[in-house]
Amino acid sequence: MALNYVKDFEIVRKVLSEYLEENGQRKTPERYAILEEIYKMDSHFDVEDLHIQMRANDFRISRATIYNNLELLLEAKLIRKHRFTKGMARYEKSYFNSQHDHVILTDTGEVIEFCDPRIQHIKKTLQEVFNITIESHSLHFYGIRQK
Amino acid sequence: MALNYVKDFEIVRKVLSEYLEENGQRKTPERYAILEEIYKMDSHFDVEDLHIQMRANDFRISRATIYNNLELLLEAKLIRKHRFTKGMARYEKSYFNSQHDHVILTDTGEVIEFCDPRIQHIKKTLQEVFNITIESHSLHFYGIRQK
DNA sequence: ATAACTGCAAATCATTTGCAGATCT
DNA sequence: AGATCTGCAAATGATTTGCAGTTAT
Repeated sequence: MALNYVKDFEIVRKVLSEYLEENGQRKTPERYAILEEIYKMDSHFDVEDLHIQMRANDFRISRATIYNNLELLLEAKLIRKHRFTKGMARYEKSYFNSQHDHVILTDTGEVIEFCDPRIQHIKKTLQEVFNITIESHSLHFYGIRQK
Repeated sequence: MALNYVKDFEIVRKVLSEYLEENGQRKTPERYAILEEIYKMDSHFDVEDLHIQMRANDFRISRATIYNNLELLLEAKLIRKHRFTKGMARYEKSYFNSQHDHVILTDTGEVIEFCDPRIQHIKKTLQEVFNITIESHSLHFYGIRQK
């Protein structure tokens, strides 16, 4: 997916444009710059990572603006937000990524992604049993690597 | 379980005593008071709830002490900690409660507990596939009640 | 006696907010 | 033009920490 991120980026840029139009929000250079940096990344990042990366690419931007726009990208479903541990929240691009869950290795901080269909079965059962509509979920396993 | 919480409390009091002895930590009245108030509760609570309840029962205690000792009770596995939403963390007694997971209804804030054996199957698979030992997990579904 | 604990107030740290000036439409 | 946005700096709010006085062992 990193191979043709230019084409990918054209797509998410369009998704963002449509979202902004539908909501009467302005198309600022900051928004596209943030989106582009995020879609260049290959893994999870926090606000500081993103800020540093943008400054390294000569894009001056404040943290407040990053926070504001991560919220916007979240609403546009272009990113996902996680709280693996205390401290900063972490984010990841979501557009070409299928839903997955995470194992956090607590000694190293490493995060493993996995996908297990049984989680969808649990979701389906819950919806029927409690007569609810489930919109999202968060599943984290915490463990350590075997010695 | 609320019916004979006095007997239950004798048990957890003993568990705490043993934990403190094993770790060379002091048996302060605050620790037992916090434990007792928690085991009177029938559902999730946050630091503020606990503080208010203790003061209502004429036990003067500072928030710092509550925070310190919730950490200790966590290590003693006498309580569990959750972060259902942003803001304050929430806790619950864990000694007589079997492991369960949660559905959070995002419109009302209501929290439903459930237990599904398939989560243990997922855990088992992950341990084998990644050669890891999983110590805990957190599973939250977010949804709304059907209209 | 003495190491651990409590409680206050101050510090921390991620995130949010107020607002003045800049910028999309 | 006019509402939205950005960016600074200050505010927030949950949690942590420093430290002086207290207490369990």
